[in-house]
Amino acid sequence: MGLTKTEIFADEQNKLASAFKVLGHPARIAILQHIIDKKACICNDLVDELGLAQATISQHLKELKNTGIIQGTIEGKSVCYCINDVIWKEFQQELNAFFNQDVNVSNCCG
Amino acid sequence: MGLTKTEIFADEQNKLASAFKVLGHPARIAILQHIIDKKACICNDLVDELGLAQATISQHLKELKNTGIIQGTIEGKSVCYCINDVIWKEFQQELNAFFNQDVNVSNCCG
DNA sequence: ATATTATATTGCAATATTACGATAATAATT
DNA sequence: AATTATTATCGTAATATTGCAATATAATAT
Repeated sequence: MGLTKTEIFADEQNKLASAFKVLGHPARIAILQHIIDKKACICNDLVDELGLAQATISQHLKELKNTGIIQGTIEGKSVCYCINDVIWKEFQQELNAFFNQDVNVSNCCG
Repeated sequence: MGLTKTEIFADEQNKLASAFKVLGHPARIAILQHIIDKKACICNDLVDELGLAQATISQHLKELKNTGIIQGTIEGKSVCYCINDVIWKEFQQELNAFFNQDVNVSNCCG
């Protein structure tokens, strides 16, 4: 099938999974890290930096943009992509809430 | 293609992306949350709890097991799955390291 | 031994993702 | 206006993922 049955899960679970999913590709990790390192960035930088075709990078940027974690503003003939720190912090909180759960393991599998 | 070009990225980036990727499905989030809530768990629980076929859940459990974030021990005729808290903490640290970066946005896109 | 229960594996169909070349769109430069 | 530079979109091929029925495996119970 290839089609996730989102309707059987809670909104919260779908949302969290989506957030994780967009980060689940090394190109998108590399793009985010590059943006963070440079403080600002344009797509053409990335084409030189990463070893992927321009179309491919544009597509990954689009996915990141769709989640809101980055935003792009047109600057002349290029586009300045940067982290949307409001959404970044939302992601941070959601993922922290998930990982900072008390994972009590002691009374299991022993 | 559908094939990620992992060879062009740093190991660290691939590893981080893999960690995020396995969490990027609502069924796997739901499975983890169920295990955490119950402190212990068997697969059959999940078949009743989630609305997915036994084969599908077994497959998701396998993916989680492959990353090491859960472990399964045979208990008679069922299997007791639980969080591997060592790996859980590794995940937690990796993801925290990524999200706790200083995302300085002020001098960009303004 | 056979039946039952719990889980894993296999095989398959449907959809999604990744990647890229070609092309379009837009803005700056000449 | 034509050219160049930058990014987006379209179309397409290849591979991956999701989900399930059917079947296999393993342990327990009868």
